Amino acid sequence: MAKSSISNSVIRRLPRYYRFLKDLENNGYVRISSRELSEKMGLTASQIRQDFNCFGGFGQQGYGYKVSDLKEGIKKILGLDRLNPIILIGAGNLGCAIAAHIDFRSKGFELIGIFDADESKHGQEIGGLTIQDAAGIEKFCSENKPSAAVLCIPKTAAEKTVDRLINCGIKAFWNFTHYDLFMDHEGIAVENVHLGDSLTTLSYRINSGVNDRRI
Amino acid sequence: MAKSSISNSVIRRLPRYYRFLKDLENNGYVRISSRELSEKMGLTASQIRQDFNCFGGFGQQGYGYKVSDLKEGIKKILGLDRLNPIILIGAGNLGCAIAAHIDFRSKGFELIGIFDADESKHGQEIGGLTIQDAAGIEKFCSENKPSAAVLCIPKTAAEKTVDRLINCGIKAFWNFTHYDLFMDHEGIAVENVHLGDSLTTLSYRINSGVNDRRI
DNA sequence: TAGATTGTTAATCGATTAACAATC
DNA sequence: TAGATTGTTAATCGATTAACAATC
Repeated sequence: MAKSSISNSVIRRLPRYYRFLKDLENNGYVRISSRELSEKMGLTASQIRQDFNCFGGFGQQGYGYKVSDLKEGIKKILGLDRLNPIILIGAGNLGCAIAAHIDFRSKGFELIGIFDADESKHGQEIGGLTIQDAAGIEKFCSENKPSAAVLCIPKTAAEKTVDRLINCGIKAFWNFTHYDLFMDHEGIAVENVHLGDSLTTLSYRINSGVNDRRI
Repeated sequence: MAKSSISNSVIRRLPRYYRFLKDLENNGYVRISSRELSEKMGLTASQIRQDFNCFGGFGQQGYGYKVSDLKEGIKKILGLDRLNPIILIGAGNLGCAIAAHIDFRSKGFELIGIFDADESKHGQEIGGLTIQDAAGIEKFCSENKPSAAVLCIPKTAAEKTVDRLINCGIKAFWNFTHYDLFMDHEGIAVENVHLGDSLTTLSYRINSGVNDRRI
């Protein structure tokens, strides 16, 4: 029976299930049991069955899960059968690397514009897109209706830029700034990526000797 | 009373506490109560007091917490009063951006070497360091004893490289590859950063309309 | 002293694990 | 059919929240 509201813990595991299932399919797996998958992923079989059952029965009793059905099911749940137009704000080191390195399409997005306030960058090309003047964001959005934005700007510019982008109809933020974006705005999704915090926990674990097998 | 083993949930919140406390100090705060901090951070006061008490009493009853004492306390807990030498493997888009963009020192690390297998990159400079031939990793490690490594290499190279680095004495990995590194090796710390998974959850939340105020 | 706020215990909530009946 | 494995309920575990006595 499908659950009405999916917990955050489950949502965070879904992309990883999807990755593993793609891999299994590429390696010729047709079926897999929760036990076998649990061994490969370092989870319990029980958890895997609970997780999949949030979305209704994917499996067959006595048989297991059909890899490609399950993969396609999760793909749909994750919304990866659509492409959300996304823009990137801030074409510094990190912004450019994200633009060039991330495969947006396989994650449900299409990168359609890159913006920077720095004039000297305008016209430069990254991954097939030309860096545009940030002054033109409003015009671009009204014409192209992106639904999401990647923020690779300095902390100081974050708050203002977010307000501006919300006014332009942006509904989701992938936030790499050092500014903690918490969304009181109803219906706005935020994913804060704090690379610095991630590295800091590693410092803690080196020094405390505790290591975390969690993935 | 200080707790013997700190839960992962707490560890993940520590860097964020530290950031907020640095900010508060810069803004002239001398003291802060758990209630006031809870409002700024979007947590409950109860949780904050529980978290800080894992490490023994930082506060004063009736008064609150001294911002600079608390900040320094957490800094020490996180091991940020030391610098762990770290090397970066893979000087592609992402690797170069990480090298240039991350402030390693404030996170308890010092970047001391960058390596790439691609000959055409050798000798290039990034953030004051010269890209070296990956063939020289062993020699470099035996001379400079780095304790950690950033992995910005393709998935296919990940497993072998990790084995190699463990043989070189590396004790901690900041892993940006698409390879899920789980560490059976005792005493090795791993922090997997799956940027793709992070973006994928955003796709889910756009499509499901659920947005997550968690940070 | 009275007021404020911590440290800490107890209660609640949620997530994970275990168990097993249903069924392929 | 017998064996395997799911879907699902129940038990356990851990994390968060609430409450309040201690105390500055």
